[in-house]
This record gives sequence, structure tokens and C-alpha cells, in this order.
Amino acid sequence: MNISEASSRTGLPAKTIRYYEEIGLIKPMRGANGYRAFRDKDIHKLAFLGRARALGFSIEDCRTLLALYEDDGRASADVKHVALQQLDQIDRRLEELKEMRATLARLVSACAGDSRPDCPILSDLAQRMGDD
Amino acid sequence: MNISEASSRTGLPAKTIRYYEEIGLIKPMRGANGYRAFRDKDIHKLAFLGRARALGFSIEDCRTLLALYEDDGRASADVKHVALQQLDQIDRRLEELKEMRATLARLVSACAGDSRPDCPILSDLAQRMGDD
DNA sequence: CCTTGACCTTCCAGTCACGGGAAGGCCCAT
DNA sequence: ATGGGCCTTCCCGTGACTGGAAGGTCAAGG
Repeated sequence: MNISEASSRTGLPAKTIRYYEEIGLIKPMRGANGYRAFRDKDIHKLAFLGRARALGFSIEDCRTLLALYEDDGRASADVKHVALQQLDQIDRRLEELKEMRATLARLVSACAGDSRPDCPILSDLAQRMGDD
Repeated sequence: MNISEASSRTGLPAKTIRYYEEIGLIKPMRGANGYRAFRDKDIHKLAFLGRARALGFSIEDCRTLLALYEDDGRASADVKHVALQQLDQIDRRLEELKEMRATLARLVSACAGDSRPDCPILSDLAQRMGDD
């Protein structure tokens, strides 16, 4: 299987697949012509990576998860640990975004949005008069 | 005022201040020795930038906002437009993170997290059996 | 006067996870 | 043999910085 088929089967761009090989996440075979030859195992791994990335795991976390996946003697606690850290990071990011959103929404609703120059958004950015 | 004082007054790292000069957001004077000499105007702008960045605005948005701030003939509608776009982007990011969080939380709670190898997190990543 | 240490400067490289595009080889059908 | 569509590697660019090296400057103490 060539890279374009691997791409369409996994939904990952060919560029991404080459990158994943470059950083050692997958090791596809090579044909006599130098083309990558993807086996089912590689497709499987790529799909795994795509789903882990969609959950926001970093590439290094993905590497860890893939290693755990391939280790029959793993402890599920190790997997859970990685996932809990990721959950925590998502929660922190959510908190941050919610605060931004609250402040921004308040400013936006205070701004007339007409042709006059007076603007509470700019006033706030200039002096941060309001709370948050 | 030297860069370290500008840094402590604005809360921005000196590196960041130099970067902002490099990309043309601020234009501090220079002393005879080549040191940057920050005036109140520069400090003010840097604080503005720091707050805009804290609301998640991109550097290019910050450039636009700063230009509007310095334009007495601006229309507040223009400011509001930029802010609304930012609000929209935050909302999209929030949605994405909430979905990730929901999936991840479900997987985490399904995982025993003990010494056994069976792990619903890995099973899901491997095959995406669940919904979503 | 000399040294020390804390400033300051510029420049280069690295981050993260790719994406764009060039230059060139390969494959298959006409 | 030619065309078009694959494939390859290689290098640069992204955003918004951060780290660090190499070297100039300044003020205080001996």
C-alpha cells in the first residue's frame, strides 16, 4: 500500500505520515523502488495516532501510549496516568479560555459598535479599569 | 528607562519586548550607548499589548487594535468586529476542548487504573468503538 | 586603575507539529 | 516516447516567543 492509500484510509495527510515516520512513530517497509509500503499494522498505528492526537495528546504522549499499547505486560494504571494528566491540561486550558471569554464578552457587549470612536474595549485594554 | 525596568513595569519578559520591537509593535528610542530608552508611551503600549495577548488576540490582531487605539477617528464598530471574531474563535476552541474533555473523561472513568493490562482507553484509541 | 558583576546588545538556534513547494525519480497508459 | 500522476528527499516557513552565546557598558569597591 502506497502513502496516498494510507492517507485516505487513515485520514492523515501524507505529509503527516512522513513526519510520523521521521520521528520514529511508525516504521513502514520500503519497496524496491524506494516507495513506502504500508502494512495493516502501520495503518492501525496511524489510526491510533490520529485518534490520540484528536484527543489533544502531544506527540510524546502518543509515543508513550503507542508503546503501552504494544506492551502486553502494561499496567492500565500507566495509561490512566497519562490520560489523567491530559485531562488536567484540558481543564486548565478550559478555565483559561472561559475567563478570556467572560472578559471579552463583557467588553463586546459594552461596545456600541457604531461609527463613533469611543470604545470600552480599547479603554479596558489601555487601562484595565474593569475587573475580570 | 532601560529594558529591565520596562519589563518589571509591564510584566512582559525582556525577550518579548525586544521581539515586539523587532516586529514593529513598539519603537523605543535609543541612548548613546545603544541601550533602548523606553518612554511612558512605550510602557503604555506594552501594557496594552500584554492585556490584548492575555485575551488571546493574535499578534496581528494586537497590531490592528493598537492602530485603532491610536487612531482618534476610529469607528468603535471596527474594534468590536475584531473582538467578535476573537470571541468566536474562543467559542470554537471551547467547543473542541469540551468534546475532547467529554471523551477523555469517559475513557478515564472506564479504566480500572490498576496493574492489569486491560485498558478501555487503549481499546478506544485502537478501534474507536465508542460513540463520538 | 582594575576588576567584578549586573546590566545591555545582537545573532542564532530551538520549540511544536506539521504544511508548502522545489527538484527529481518512478509507473502506467496511450 | 510522452504525458500525467504518483513517489522521494530536502529545505523553508509558521506563531510567538525562549534559551543561550559572544561581546559591549556601567557603577561600585578595592
